[in-house]
Amino acid sequence: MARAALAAKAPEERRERIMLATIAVVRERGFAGTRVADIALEAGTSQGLVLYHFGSLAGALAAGLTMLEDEFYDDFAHHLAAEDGPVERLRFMAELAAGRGAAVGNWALWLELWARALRDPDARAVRESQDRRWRAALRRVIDEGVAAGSFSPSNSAKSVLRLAALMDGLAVQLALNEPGMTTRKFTELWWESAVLELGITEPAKRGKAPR
Amino acid sequence: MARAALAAKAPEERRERIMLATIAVVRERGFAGTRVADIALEAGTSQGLVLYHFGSLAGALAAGLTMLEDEFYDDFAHHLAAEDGPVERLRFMAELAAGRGAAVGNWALWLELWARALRDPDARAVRESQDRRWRAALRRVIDEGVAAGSFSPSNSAKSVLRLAALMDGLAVQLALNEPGMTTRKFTELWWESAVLELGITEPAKRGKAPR
DNA sequence: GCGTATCCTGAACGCCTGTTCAATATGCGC
DNA sequence: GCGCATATTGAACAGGCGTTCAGGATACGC
Repeated sequence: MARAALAAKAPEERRERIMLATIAVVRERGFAGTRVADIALEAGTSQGLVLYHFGSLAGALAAGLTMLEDEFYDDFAHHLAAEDGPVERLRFMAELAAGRGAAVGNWALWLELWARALRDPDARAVRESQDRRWRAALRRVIDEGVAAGSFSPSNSAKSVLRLAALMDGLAVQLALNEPGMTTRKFTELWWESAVLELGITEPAKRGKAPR
Repeated sequence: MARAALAAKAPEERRERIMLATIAVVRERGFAGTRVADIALEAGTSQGLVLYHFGSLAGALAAGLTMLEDEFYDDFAHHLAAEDGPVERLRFMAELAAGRGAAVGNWALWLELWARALRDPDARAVRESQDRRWRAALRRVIDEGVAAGSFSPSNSAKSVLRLAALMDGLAVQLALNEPGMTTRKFTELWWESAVLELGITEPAKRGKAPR
């Protein structure tokens, strides 16, 4: 059968398609509303295959999340490296967090991830890894800025914690469509805090349009 | 039967017991893990009664959440009013948010509420009300402090947004037991930010032990 | 004292959904 | 070409769980 021929041609590709489908469904319906059948339908395969590859619904969810997290981070790291200096890098992080580029529509997902992480070890691991990576990046940018003389935080470790936490907090508003909270407002509020925390002198060149 | 006699004696009391049981179960198992049977067991009643009073599981959850939110706010407002001045009030809010007093163990619940609010209108309403009340209180304390000459924020509206968001963000760390994040650390980080935002001069008298 | 509205129970119903499984196809080493 | 490991399907299974319901107790107005 032609159908089956196509199917067995690239098992790895099918596997990935299922992971992509998984996060697509979670985005749309949330963890609580995600069924194996939905994933299979979205991926264009059978329910059986989802279980064959990932063992269980929980397994598929974990795999999808891990993949998403890695993808997000790689993309982020790539673009971050392309920025010119610490001020621009910091600005880039602010805008990315606010929902441009690779982060569009992710905050709702992260909110769900936090809640799930309260009880599911897999979700906890994913969110922990993501958090660690993000904070480490922030830390590096800040250190770089200090070395370059652009930033002068009174306590950079604390500034990292606060600035990262502020993003999360603002993100809650953003994800829940709080009236008055927009991408622009997010960036503005956060940036002002960064200026205050880090004593930024040199303004960020508002360069390249975000992708 | 003596049992039934006791039962029908105070329907309102039973109703409340069910709401309390509901939030107790949600605390323990999360929204996803909360069953009608669990609530009934916890409340010491039958499954039927839960549905009789609240129509559905979702109804019971909504009622429980609303009740919790009101209770929390009333308690908070009561204690807030008992504090001496704006600086002490602000300090009180920091400590309450960090998990003392009426807020103990609530952050995990709020995390779940946020996630649920993405899709459930009832949850959204509860969390919106709570957020609004909390921010309004913060706003009042800050205004009071400005009037008294204790605070001098450059933009109090923005400070309210940022300080409230920072609490949420720090709370994520706290709720997820991020290593290094403690009640004490929460208060410390937040308070330093408040000092920076509001230009607090007079130190908070570290008064009365928190209840 | 009687009837009715309210309160409460426990069992039964029926759907939803994750998982299992037997059957089939495919590709690949020999 | 043969046989075996891998992939894939779709149907069937079985357990969990929200909701319904018929029945009974209680309080309360008349």
